[in-house]
Amino acid sequence: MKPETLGFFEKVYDVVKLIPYGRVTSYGAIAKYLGATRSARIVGYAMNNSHGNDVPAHRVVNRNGLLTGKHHFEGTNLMQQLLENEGVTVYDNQVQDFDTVFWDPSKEL
DNA sequence: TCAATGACCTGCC
DNA sequence: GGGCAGGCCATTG
Repeated sequence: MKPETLGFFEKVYDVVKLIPYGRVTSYGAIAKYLGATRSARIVGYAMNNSHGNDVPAHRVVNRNGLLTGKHHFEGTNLMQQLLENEGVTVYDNQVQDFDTVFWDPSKEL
């Protein structure tokens, strides 16, 4: 809500925006890519502020591939529908073939 | 200013 | 191999 996003948030937004189509990543992966492996919580917090930004938060899930942030979305299965719409198989708030659709910025970038 | 919370992760038992 | 507890950074009350 403030221009302070130029810090950790901006980087997180940038990485999330760079996520390819039909691909997902985890908070820890982004945090680690930014050099803050233990600051994964901040990444999630950034997503909370991603409201209004062009950040596809629905492509960001936890380490277990579980759509933990699904509660923060409007609908109940909106996040799941978005992922399935991109070709990502989601079942019970869980990303199937997570190892396959997983996108590690530290490796891909 | 201090204390508590949070879309998590890593390490130890 | 599975489960539990601690910690980290930032935001909000």
